Amino acid sequence: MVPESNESILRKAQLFARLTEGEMRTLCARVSKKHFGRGETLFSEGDDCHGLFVVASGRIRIFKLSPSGREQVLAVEGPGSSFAELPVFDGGVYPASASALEDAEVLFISRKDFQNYCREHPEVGLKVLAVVGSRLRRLVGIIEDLSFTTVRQRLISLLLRLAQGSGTATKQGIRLELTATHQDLAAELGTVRELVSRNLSRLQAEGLLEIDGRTIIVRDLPGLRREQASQE
Amino acid sequence: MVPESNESILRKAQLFARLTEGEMRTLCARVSKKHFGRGETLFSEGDDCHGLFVVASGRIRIFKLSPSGREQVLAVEGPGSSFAELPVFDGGVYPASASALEDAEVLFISRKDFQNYCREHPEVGLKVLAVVGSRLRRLVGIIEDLSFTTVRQRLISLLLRLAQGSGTATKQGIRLELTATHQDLAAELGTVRELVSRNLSRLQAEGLLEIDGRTIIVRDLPGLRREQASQE
DNA sequence: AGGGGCCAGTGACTTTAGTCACTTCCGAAA
DNA sequence: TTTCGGAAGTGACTAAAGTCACTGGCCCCT
Repeated sequence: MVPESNESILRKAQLFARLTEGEMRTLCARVSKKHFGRGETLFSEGDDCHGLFVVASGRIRIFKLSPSGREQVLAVEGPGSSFAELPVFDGGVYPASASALEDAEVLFISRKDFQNYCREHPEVGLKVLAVVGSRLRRLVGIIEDLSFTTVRQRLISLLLRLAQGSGTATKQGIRLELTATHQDLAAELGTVRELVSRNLSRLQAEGLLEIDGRTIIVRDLPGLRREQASQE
Repeated sequence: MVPESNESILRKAQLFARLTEGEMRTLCARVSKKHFGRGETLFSEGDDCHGLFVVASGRIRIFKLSPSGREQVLAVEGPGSSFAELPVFDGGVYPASASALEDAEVLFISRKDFQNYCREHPEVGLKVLAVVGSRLRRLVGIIEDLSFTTVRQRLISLLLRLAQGSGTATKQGIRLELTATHQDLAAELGTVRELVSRNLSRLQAEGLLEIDGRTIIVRDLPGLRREQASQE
């Protein structure tokens, strides 16, 4: 793996893509790189907010943890995405926890540095608004799903998204390789492991999928689409 | 009802509280006041975003509507609150619908005017961030509730909030007057009318509440608090 | 006084979700 | 190769959520 410079990482981030050379240099000076192993926690809900993160490599999961140990994923951020922008501004604690889905490197900018930076560069502030805007839309989407749809429908949506993203077309259908455990999927869907397992089995029994370990072949894409559409 | 000047309304809004006289004047020049009757729709999910609203009087409900007609309330904004800030920046459509819970007056600022205004007055941009921040926290709270708690627990939380807000202490307990219908409460809780009705009855049967039409007396506050706390 | 509309209450179900307890599978480490 | 632990599959339940259909109350209107 070629080590990437902090600068080129920041360039890829929406937030900082448009800075001039000079601006970038002063920003880089204030950034530190941190490494987190798979499963490691970056911060927990309720922690004081120390600053903002930008993902360099790997994926970070933002989630809520219930007292009984259930998890609800709010977002999964990959390279170029920033997160925890908000507590930087409103001064509160982190509203959720973050952990590394896989080995990950992240850049960290302290709260104070970032605030100063925003004052000096108002366009960055507007960028933050745009980023936060899309985050807000995503949260509204999660609420919509939780409130209006069943686990089955959410699972189908997730599979369709995966098929779209990392699926490869074969003559039997779209083939996709799960990297996550059922536990992880359950956390994304806001349910428990068993229901993921059972619903997958059922989809297979109905001929919509074919499952072989962590490999899933989508046999009946239109069928799945149809069900997803009929969210009444 | 004494008609209030646009200026004094804007002064009460978090977003604009700190403007100078002159700034306020140029802003006021760009604001128009609109009236909406009870139940009237301000905008619907998917509409193009034309601008930002600030509530002058009355309450506005922001909600999602499911294909089958179920509603999920995302926020209720009262005097001084702004809403629909976000689409102004990211250029997208409204992610949810808004309607007046009661007769209401709102100030409207067109998207273009507000963007220009933000460019000229960067502090307003930062204020927007703070407002959006608290909105984000609220949404995360809704997700948490939907994902981890039962209708019963959510109802109890809602009652406790109401008791805190508009309740009056009597010797029998805290008395509160519902202004909303069960339908409305259901929309806030993300469920259906019948479950609100049944859960209220059950709470009464258990001696925690006493219900007489739209008047509710909280008989056992500690009891309710205990249940709310035990969200496992 | 007699409708008509909206709201609330409720019985009887069906469907989904979630829980518990176990078994089985599989891969990495000893 | 054995063994050990995490992951997955499943049967059998319980509990919660949601649906349907109907009743009765209340208020407003004419």
